[in-house]
Amino acid sequence: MPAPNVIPLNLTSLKAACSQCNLRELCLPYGLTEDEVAQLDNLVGARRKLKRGQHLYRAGDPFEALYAIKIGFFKTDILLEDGRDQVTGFQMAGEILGMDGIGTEVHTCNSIALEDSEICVIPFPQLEHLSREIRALQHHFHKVMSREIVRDHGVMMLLGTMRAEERLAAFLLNLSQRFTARGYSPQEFHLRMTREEIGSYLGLKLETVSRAFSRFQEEGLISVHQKHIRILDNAGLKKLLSHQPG
Amino acid sequence: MPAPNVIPLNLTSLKAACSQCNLRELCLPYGLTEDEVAQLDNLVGARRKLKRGQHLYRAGDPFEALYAIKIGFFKTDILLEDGRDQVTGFQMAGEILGMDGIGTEVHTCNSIALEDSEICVIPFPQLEHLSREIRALQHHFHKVMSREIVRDHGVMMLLGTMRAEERLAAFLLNLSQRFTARGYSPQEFHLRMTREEIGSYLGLKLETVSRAFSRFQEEGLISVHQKHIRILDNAGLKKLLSHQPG
DNA sequence: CGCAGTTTTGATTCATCTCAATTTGTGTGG
DNA sequence: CCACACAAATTGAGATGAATCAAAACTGCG
Repeated sequence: MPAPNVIPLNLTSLKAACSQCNLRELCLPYGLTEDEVAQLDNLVGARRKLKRGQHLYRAGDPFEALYAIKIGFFKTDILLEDGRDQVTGFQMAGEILGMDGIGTEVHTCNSIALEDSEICVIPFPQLEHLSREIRALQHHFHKVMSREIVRDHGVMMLLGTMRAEERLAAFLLNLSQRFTARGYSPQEFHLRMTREEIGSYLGLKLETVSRAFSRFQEEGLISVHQKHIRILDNAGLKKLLSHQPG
Repeated sequence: MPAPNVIPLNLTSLKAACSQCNLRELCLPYGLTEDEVAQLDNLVGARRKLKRGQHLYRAGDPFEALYAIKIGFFKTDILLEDGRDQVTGFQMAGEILGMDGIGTEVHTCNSIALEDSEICVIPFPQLEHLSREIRALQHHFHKVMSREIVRDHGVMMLLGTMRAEERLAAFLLNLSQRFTARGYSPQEFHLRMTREEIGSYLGLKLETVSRAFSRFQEEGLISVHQKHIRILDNAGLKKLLSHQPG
């Protein structure tokens, strides 16, 4: 029988957003002490479930919170008035969505679930408040934002200097590496997005993406069955990246 | 004769990095009270002058500080092992450099002065310290980072979906708008970078950039004499952007 | 004044896009 | 459980925008 000052386990875990979460080390609580994570628990209010295809937020929505992906897979995209659009990123469990909205207090892109997903709502004013108290949280949040900038630079590099097959190889290697960090197989995974979405992200048409997949398969680099990808020759894909254009 | 508690003006202005700076409203001190700006003054230690062509930092350098441009013009670029490189941005007075280094504690790109320049060094640990005390500083810094992310998304859009002339038009309009915000003419300005650097930023070859300039001139949209640009038809440039590809 | 770096312009090539047809896969309702 | 409709993916042929290669003109710096 527990002592009166011991809170029954299931009662805490109901509230505990972060302290019981297995993504802790990939997400915002990284590097915090137990006590500090407990403070984050109080901040991370609601969870929200999204069905595949549902918007988490839309361009133009007022910015109020960041979102940590607990389960699922998202894309962000920008839609121009003339109908052109571009996928700006794909996000998976442990990654933070919504930082685009801080600067203007309005979201500048759309965030859409590519599979049934669940996210944790992190109200931004409260995150800033807690960041002023917890140094490690502040610093880690800055790192998360900075890494997003560096990631974007990588995409600029890809779009600005790489040819179609190099882009796709870089994309696959990046996904593989992120799946690995989440405990999934580096060689085998399921694409959650269509060829068109991949193309939009990589600045290519869907036919070009499809042709590149076929070519990789012919060359024995990967095997493709629809959205199921198996990487057969990791080194071969990497080699594609380090070759001169032309 | 001044009262004893009045500090002579030239003594304060010697130390005052931000409070006497005319870029205050474009830069980090935006939105701070006088007292708060005075606290920033203590933080912003050294100024540093750079000659044209000099590096402010290089990829691989340990990250220690952010830099605010006081005078001058910079580019940032990434160099891949295989020799490919990409200009990731051009920065002018009032803008903040170095945020790429926060995430990994190492700079991930090179920052190079495109003209003789002067920057203010903002040691990062001290900026984080002061951000924990000054809410407005914390919030504004978050906005600055977020805007960098949104800017990068714009470049991704440009590289992913626009044709050569659209990219160049977008580039010129962006420069024009930023010069305007700094009190310079929106119609007339001097490019600080070469055609090759513009091309690298826009994902084009220098010949393509040159041809697009010539075409704009033929069509009466701008006049070009080497690096001197005069925008003759702002609306015409804007119209170029809102047209479907193909 | 001469030379190196930059820019312009032309001719040709090539990667990717476009258009089109077909195949494959997925979800729904009878 | 199967059939149907619709969405996604593959593949081919031809068009096209930008790259490449090449040469000439211009600029500015020592």
